[in-house]
Amino acid sequence: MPEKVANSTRLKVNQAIAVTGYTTNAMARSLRLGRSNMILVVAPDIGDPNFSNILIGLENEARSHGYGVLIGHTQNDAQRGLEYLKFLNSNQAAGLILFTGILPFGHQTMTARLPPSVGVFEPVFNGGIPYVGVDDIAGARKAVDLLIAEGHRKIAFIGDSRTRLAYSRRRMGYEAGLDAAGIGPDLRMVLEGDGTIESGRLAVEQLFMRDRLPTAFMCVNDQTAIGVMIGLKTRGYDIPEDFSVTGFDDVPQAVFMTPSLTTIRQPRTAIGKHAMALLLELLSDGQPAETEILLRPDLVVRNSVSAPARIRR
Amino acid sequence: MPEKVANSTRLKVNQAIAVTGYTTNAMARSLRLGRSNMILVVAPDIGDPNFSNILIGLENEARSHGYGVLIGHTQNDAQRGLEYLKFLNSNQAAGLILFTGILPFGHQTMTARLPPSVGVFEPVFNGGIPYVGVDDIAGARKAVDLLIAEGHRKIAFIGDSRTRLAYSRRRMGYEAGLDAAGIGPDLRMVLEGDGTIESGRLAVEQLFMRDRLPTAFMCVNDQTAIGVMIGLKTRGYDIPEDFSVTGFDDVPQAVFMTPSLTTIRQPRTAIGKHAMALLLELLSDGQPAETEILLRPDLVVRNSVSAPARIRR
DNA sequence: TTGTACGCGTTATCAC
DNA sequence: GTGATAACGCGTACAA
Repeated sequence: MPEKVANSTRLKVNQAIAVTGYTTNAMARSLRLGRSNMILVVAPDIGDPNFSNILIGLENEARSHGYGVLIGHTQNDAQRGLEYLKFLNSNQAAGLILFTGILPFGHQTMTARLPPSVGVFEPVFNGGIPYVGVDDIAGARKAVDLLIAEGHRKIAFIGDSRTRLAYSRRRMGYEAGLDAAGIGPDLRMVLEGDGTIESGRLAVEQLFMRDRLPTAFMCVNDQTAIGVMIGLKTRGYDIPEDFSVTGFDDVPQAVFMTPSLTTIRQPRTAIGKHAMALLLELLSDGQPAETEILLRPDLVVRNSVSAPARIRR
Repeated sequence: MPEKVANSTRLKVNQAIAVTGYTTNAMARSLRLGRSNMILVVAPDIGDPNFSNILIGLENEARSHGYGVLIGHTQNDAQRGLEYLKFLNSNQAAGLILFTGILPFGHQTMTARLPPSVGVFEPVFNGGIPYVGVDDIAGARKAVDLLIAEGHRKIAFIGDSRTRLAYSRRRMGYEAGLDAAGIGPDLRMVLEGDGTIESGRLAVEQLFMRDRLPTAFMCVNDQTAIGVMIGLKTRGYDIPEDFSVTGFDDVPQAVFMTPSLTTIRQPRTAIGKHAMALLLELLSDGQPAETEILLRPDLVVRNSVSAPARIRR
């Protein structure tokens, strides 16, 4: 409401509002302004335990600025992504939050005209989009350093991936830690994986078919670690007596595992909050103040790590 | 597009669309129609493990009908609820999905004019709003029946609540099962709880201060069961050797507990799908076809239940 | 300081 | 079948 209205008229207006129960029509407003007050959040999997807390952060920040959060669930299906692209094209969303480094719009991805956007977790493929994540290298480094401090020297890395930048960064932290401790790299100790529980189980099977076993499994995320623990238990081994295991993310169930999982915590709510704040800033200023915000991940020590023991063969 | 346009003009129109990349402006459309294509989903806690899969169901169904899902997180705070009420009043949402049986709009709840709404899990307080949930009585009955079949006769019920209808219904199932087995009710075996992990721990402490222990703990939900298991383990007991435990919900981490939790599965994605379908039906027809949809919950047998053993005192 | 008129992009209506 | 026109409610610019 402008400043230059006289107090008398302002009073009358307010009274009229009270009497009629007037509320401004957001549709008309958006139409006139050519911009809505909705932010579209597109994630491949809403059910991902890593997602929900991020959403809380996103939502709180948006709401406190009068924005609403529209959610989109693509399941890595380009067809679904396209439907959300329609949302954007029809001006239903003023901004876009993207998860896991991909533009989910299939073959139209390259030509799509996007509103101001911010990525979460990883920089978005083909760049130009600022993002908020965690310092993966530093986080992974904390995990290796712990294992090395406990006396491990044969540490496997489970879940390397060329397509997920966060994963390859975590591997970089792993290698840096090994290097700092004077442990030479051993490629046989690095196994690929897509971050699923199954990929963790599979990695254990593969390693047991080789002649050289690690004493510790450093996993690219908690899901992988859970798979590794299942695989190890199935073979009758005890954790951490026989093998140590670390994860990354600090997913809700990490604390309920037996043994509870030592892992690296992502400050999820804070990531969501920062990502939304950055997007809203973009929306008003037009220019990104920062192109990359990396939060500090913390080591959470639980019970899945101990000093290495003699391994039975 | 109307039927009565000639093929020749239709062709020209489609060509023009292809050339200019026209997309209909949803704002103008909503303004003209006086109705948006957004559904507001309000939940007290987005991070609730019970919530995310429901959301998937809601979202899929909505999207396939051209609707978007707007999410609201109230944290049981009436103030936040009011902000979402604004969304509704400004015509930003055509319909409303409510969780856990309460209207989250504080003191304005009674006077609020609501759009077509559907409840999830429990009927919404003060009624008139159709809802989709699970047959809690039948579900609880499956759990007691299993315990009774294993030979238990002293079965505690943890998590009774007068405010949450779903919980009191689960208690009804519990009592019906006891009754059917000719086991008289014992009020000392029924403990209150709000469905949190802490309430489960507390219940264990309370029971151990009494003179008569159960051989099994039937919990109102998985969180409570997790708390009970923690409490029991802390006291050095083995599950299910010393005590059996059942939950309700089949939350994702239930399978990762040690022992894995025997529980009652809620078909979450299906609940979400049905709730949204019902709402969309309401939106077009105006009249609710059904006022209550109860889905069938399934018993998931895992490792937290066995026959009762002699209890050490 | 206040009032008024226009246009945002649709859809619905009505005359052609 | 087709084309023109009004109206949805708001923000803005300009006249009073």
